[in-house]
Amino acid sequence: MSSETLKIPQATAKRLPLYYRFLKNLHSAGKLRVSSAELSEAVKVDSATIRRDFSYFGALGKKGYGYNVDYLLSFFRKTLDQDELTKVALVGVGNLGTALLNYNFLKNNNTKISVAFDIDEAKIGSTMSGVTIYHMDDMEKVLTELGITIAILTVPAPFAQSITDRLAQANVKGILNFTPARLTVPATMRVHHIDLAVELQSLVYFLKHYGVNEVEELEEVEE
Amino acid sequence: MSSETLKIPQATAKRLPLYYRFLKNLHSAGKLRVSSAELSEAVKVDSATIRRDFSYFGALGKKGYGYNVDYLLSFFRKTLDQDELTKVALVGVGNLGTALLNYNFLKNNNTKISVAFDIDEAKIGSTMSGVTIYHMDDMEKVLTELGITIAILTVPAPFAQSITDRLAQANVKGILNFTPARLTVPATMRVHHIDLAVELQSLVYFLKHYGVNEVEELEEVEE
DNA sequence: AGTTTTATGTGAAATGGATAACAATGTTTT
DNA sequence: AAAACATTGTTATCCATTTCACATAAAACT
Ligand SMILES: NC(=O)c1ccc[n+]([C@@H]2O[C@H](COP(=O)([O-])OP(=O)(O)OC[C@H]3O[C@@H](n4cnc5c(N)ncnc54)[C@H](O)[C@@H]3O)[C@@H](O)[C@H]2O)c1
Ligand SMILES: NC(=O)c1ccc[n+]([C@@H]2O[C@H](COP(=O)([O-])OP(=O)(O)OC[C@H]3O[C@@H](n4cnc5c(N)ncnc54)[C@H](O)[C@@H]3O)[C@@H](O)[C@H]2O)c1
Repeated sequence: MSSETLKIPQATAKRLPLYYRFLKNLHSAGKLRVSSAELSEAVKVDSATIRRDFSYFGALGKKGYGYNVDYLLSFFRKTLDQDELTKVALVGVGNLGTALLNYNFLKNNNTKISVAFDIDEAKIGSTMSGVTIYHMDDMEKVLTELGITIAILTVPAPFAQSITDRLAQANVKGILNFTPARLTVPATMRVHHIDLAVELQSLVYFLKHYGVNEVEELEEVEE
Repeated sequence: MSSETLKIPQATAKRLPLYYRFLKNLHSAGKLRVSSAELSEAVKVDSATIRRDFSYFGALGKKGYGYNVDYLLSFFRKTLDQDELTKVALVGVGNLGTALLNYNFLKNNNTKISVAFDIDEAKIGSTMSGVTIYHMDDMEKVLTELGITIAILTVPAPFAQSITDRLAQANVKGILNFTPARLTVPATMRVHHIDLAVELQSLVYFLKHYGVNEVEELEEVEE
């Protein structure tokens, strides 16, 4: 059970990067203070939830005043380890992988795709946005050399599991999985699924079956 | 108004497309029946949760036997409106938008990006993967003509809100938002955020602070 | 200085969802 | 056809998260 940081709820942890991003916006805009109500309006999270989230880290605000933007910002910078660059690998430089490669995650998070892998000879050896694309055969070697423990997976689904097994061997601890495959991993690894087809399909389902609030007020009908 | 389909929990609704996808796999593989335990192994959802999810739709299985793959598949096809093609629009044909355009959502869901919009004159009028790219000026007109009510948003963040307002005017009801902006929408609309930077950053946070079961001897997943 | 306003931090309650456990019931075996 | 077996559907329980609501304290105003 690691870490000094007492375990905050996962739901809270997922919102931290969001808070951080908007605090940076506020800072750039020259704002000196912010209330949970204002922040709520910006990030679309209930203000009580924001206060509760912040409270896990102690008393960061002042009653009757709100939160000091600079203080909060530097607190979250530390909490999110934004002083240290996090290097990640990209596996599969196709349509989606290329889009991710060209995106500058550095700008907002201190995170960078530092290396990429593929099997397409046409791509291997070249660089995209300054990132070298290596052959899959060299994956384990390069990853361990660079000490990379996080990978983004954008290969065709049938290869996802076997590549995941190799990543596990290479000491990778986290995978951002864009393939539709549901990966089996050792308990020491963590996978975040970003399943675009599911997102799209479930949005369709919600719209068709939850008929967005059209009649909202009328319903009290408990069955 | 929200349909005869009693309102199932949102968490369940989000899993339906996943179940559907794996049932199709099973069907293709020639499987005739499946138990909640088998399905659980495949989709990585607890078997009790699967049974609970299914039970919202009535008794779909048989005790001592499991579920008939064909029956379940056709039931979910209907439930997910997979007989009817759902047309969606793409706004912003850049790095990410292009990747999405080139992806065939039709293959798995009966969903298709049918039209795209941009402001880049170099792209306007051309087609990508058979999809015509129109000028933003024509957006409202084209959307209402085609009766499209779902849009994927992949434009630079500063434009996200104003375009969203226009989409709302054009009777769009659902947005799949890839921009880091948190959109303000009328109560009649639904937004699903896919925030790639947040996903990546929160994965990093979890790995650093939740120290994935390093020493704790968690036994392997059953099998 | 005193009063009013503002907004935090947090107990308590409400909501929403996941899981354990098992009786019920059908299937398969002998 | 009876016994053994498998697996559902569901009840009860648990857990995580959200939200309410307000005492508290600082800030702003007069
Ligand atoms: N593009 C999208 O919008 C989209 C949407 C939903 C899901 N996905 C999923 O994301 C994944 C990637 O999609 P894509 O559109 O970028 O596919 P793609 O075919 O364009 O790219 C796949 C890349 O992986 C490489 N590759 C193939 N086999 C490999 C292997 N064994 N090892 C390493 N690299 C290998 C290919 O050379 C190619 O560069 C797929 O699983 C797809 O289902 C993509
Ligand atoms: N590419 C990624 O991997 C990635 C990752 C995280 C977030 N995002 C977000 O997704 C969005 C798109 O990213 P991208 O990398 O594709 O950007 P991009 O710059 O490659 O593409 C943006 C596209 O939008 C078009 N556009 C600009 N202004 C427009 C307007 N007013 N109306 C219509 N179209 C307009 C541009 O012509 C361009 O084609 C951005 O908000 C970005 O922050 C992208």
